[in-house]
Amino acid sequence: MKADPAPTDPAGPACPPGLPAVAMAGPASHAVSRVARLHRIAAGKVLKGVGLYPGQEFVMMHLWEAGPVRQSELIKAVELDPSTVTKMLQRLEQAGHVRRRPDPADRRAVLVEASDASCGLLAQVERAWGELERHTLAGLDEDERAELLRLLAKVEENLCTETAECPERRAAQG
Amino acid sequence: MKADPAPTDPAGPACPPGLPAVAMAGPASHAVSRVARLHRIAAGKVLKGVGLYPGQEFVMMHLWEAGPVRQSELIKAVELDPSTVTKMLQRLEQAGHVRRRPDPADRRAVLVEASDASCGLLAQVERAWGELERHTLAGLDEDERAELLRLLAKVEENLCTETAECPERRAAQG
DNA sequence: ACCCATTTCTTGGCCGACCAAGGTAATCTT
DNA sequence: AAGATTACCTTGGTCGGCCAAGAAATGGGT
Repeated sequence: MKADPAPTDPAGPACPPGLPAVAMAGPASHAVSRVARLHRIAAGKVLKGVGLYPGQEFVMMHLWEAGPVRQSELIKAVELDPSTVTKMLQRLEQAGHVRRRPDPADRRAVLVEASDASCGLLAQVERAWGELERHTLAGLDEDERAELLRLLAKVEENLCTETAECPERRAAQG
Repeated sequence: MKADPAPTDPAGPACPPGLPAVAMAGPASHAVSRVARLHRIAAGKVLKGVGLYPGQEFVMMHLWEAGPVRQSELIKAVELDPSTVTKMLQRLEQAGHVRRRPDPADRRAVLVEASDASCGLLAQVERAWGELERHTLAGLDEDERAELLRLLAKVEENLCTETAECPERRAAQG
């Protein structure tokens, strides 16, 4: 085994090293994965000063924007798995960023809202998020930015539909 | 606090619903996050039939390609945290996809190689990865694909350098 | 009224991924 | 040769994220 069916074959590879096999099998997928990881790390850094972990900003943003909402509504909004949101909210609550109370109108539902203390973070998060955006798009002119957004939207559409069929699809228009 | 109690507030919002605040604060970052998540889910689906979890394909690809390698070499190649690779390898080993043995030449190092049985997966993984790529890029013509790749590369470069300074930077050229 | 389906949330389990800290072995320094 | 530094890997902890399965309440159908 141990390859030799392999790229770095004795005779000398057709393609120069530096291009891993995975990059050849799917350059765009490879790029997406790499960018995603780096972007998440960068998000973690700018959010660190705010006391949030990457991913939580989406939840908090929605809560700041929408006020007290039913948890199911929040789940639809952020388009994450319910269990993910549950655990995230448990941590956010413990950190004092969020308050939860049972919905009087529907005893199985839970109302969620941003804590008073957390509201001071809104501006910080927006600043951090803006910095992340600037850092991400540095060196891209307006056309390139627009094009990137357009292409990413297309890719998102692809990944949502077709064979994979996105779990929460029609949540968009509300 | 609590913004204005209600989600659909009485006065009517300044901006139409459907554009979450987070999308306004950083549209590209938002798009990257969403695409990343969907892409990972899609990867998980195509890899499920192969018995791999998303992320593991990078490791396996490198092992198939390079044969037995020192773990540190593998870590540099996939550009992940050492602890991440360690735990991943433990699971891959337990699943029978990978073999590990101490390096006789350096008693603190570990040699890793793809198991004989795993080599049958190479073709499947490449097919799955190809399918993922096709799915991701569906509806994009050649120019758009090239442009997307170019822009993602620029973004990756951005996120690697500057304020964030990518942990494993010079690993590129070898 | 009753039973069944649906909605809503939680729990447990598992993975990828990070950081921080530790232990061992090789290497560099003095 | 002894000591300090570095390289290599592991462990433990924490998070986001998924799935599968479950408890609880609501709502519909007959």
